[in-house]
Amino acid sequence: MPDASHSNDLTARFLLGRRRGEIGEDDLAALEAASEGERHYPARRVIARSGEAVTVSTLLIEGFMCRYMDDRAGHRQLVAIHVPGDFVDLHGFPMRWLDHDIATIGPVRVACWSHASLETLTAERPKLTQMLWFSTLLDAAMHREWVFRLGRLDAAGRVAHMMCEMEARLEMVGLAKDGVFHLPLKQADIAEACGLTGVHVNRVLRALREEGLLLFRGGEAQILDRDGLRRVAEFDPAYLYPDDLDRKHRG
Amino acid sequence: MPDASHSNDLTARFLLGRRRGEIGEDDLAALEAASEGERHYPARRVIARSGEAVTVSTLLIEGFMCRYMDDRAGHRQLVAIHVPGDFVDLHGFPMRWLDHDIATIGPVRVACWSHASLETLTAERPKLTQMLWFSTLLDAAMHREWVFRLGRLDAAGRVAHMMCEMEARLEMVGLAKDGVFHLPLKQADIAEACGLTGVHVNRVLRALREEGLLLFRGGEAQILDRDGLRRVAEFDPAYLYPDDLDRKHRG
DNA sequence: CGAAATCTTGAACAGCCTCAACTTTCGTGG
DNA sequence: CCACGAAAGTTGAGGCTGTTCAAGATTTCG
Repeated sequence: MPDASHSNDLTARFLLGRRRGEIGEDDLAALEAASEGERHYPARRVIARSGEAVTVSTLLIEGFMCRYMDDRAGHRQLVAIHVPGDFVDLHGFPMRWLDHDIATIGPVRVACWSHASLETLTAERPKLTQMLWFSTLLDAAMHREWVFRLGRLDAAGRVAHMMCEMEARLEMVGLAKDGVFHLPLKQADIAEACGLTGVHVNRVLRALREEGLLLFRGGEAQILDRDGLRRVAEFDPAYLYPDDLDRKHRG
Repeated sequence: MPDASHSNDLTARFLLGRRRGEIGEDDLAALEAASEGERHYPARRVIARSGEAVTVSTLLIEGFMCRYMDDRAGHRQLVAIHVPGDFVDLHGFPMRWLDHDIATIGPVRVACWSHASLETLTAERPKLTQMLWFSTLLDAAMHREWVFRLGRLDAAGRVAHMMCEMEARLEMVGLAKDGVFHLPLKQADIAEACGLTGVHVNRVLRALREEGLLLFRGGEAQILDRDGLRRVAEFDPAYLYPDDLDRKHRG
């Protein structure tokens, strides 16, 4: 019998801050038990490529990952950034293959589940299935917000919005405190997420710094004025479905 | 007892061209039987608002709908356009409330399911559940492609990409033939989808027309040079998971 | 037929990009 | 531990794409 104190290490951050409490203890234990265990990957490693069949899904335990697509010129567009607790490619289970690449950003620790075992789990546990489904739909909600970010915000707004999102998500899983968090991105990565050039991201970061809103340097972020930054970003965390907002929507 | 010849009118286009054949006859029949029947809405009608609890989900049978978010200035960003066969707000079932508004574009015919009946259906039918899940993930894949469109393409590419997507999706459900299809959008709507102004969309449409790629006028689209348009759009329909591409990914 | 909505075109402007050079930081091996 | 090269960040100048503002043409519809 596994040590109870470590019995849900793998999924400790899964949906943390987002209805995690609704997952039954038995469902969580079954999920843990079905895992194929941990793996480690180094920084900047491609984990899966667009078009390839996938047979396992990956939960990020520690570190950061991203999903991206390349344009014809080879320029990258990030379509998702993943933080610990994210089930990075759970959508590969119903989808069977992916329409984008997946890579690590820094070094990561992940847990894996074969789609065969997910099939068994979901066939037997409707409530767990719904939480897994919900988890993939959270990603979709973030995608929508990225569409908004790129379609309606200017450069400063986009960068600010991205930082607001990262802070909100990291805070939910206990990895941001008082607006301070680790985020191992280069300015060029921010550019690839925000549809900008690295040069312009540099100027925008300087402007945000000079306005006393945000410090970002060497993969360390510090939000100096959260309200101010959120105003620039037109940011409202509701789309992350945090528990503290969830209550008022239940009625 | 309903007329058997119309027994799956409601879902006739659901996942058509995308693994629909994998849904069991009994699952489909059960889904049909659980429906609360058809409703009609007029053009430009808001169906659901961001933040409101939702208790039913809506399958679009005929017509066009969209999902959108407003920025602070009240400018709209479309985050999805729905065509017949799309389960417009199925994600509201696991999510319980929505992070965006939903509206009709032209007049529509829809079918509705209460979340209570979806709960029953999914608890009993894992395979159907997986297809419903897959359907919501198709929307997510389109969201990702929209992120790419906005982040990496210029104005002509964005409009071209949007038109390529609409043609591909409508063709799968039998509503586009030889590059000709009905799409009741104003130029201002295209602008709201592509992160552009109406004025510039007008110029882009003229350019695409003059290059012999696309005609769009009064809600009627005609693709004159599909390869050429797809080149401008950097469009590859793989992300729509069409059956004809699906085979090669199964191995 | 008239009014409103939509489309079209022009001119000037602004935001972001491109190109290029230079500085700082990081990583590695001597 | 320092020296070196590579990677990342910074800054400036000029140009292009798409915006804004405005006016006029066309279409739609009651």
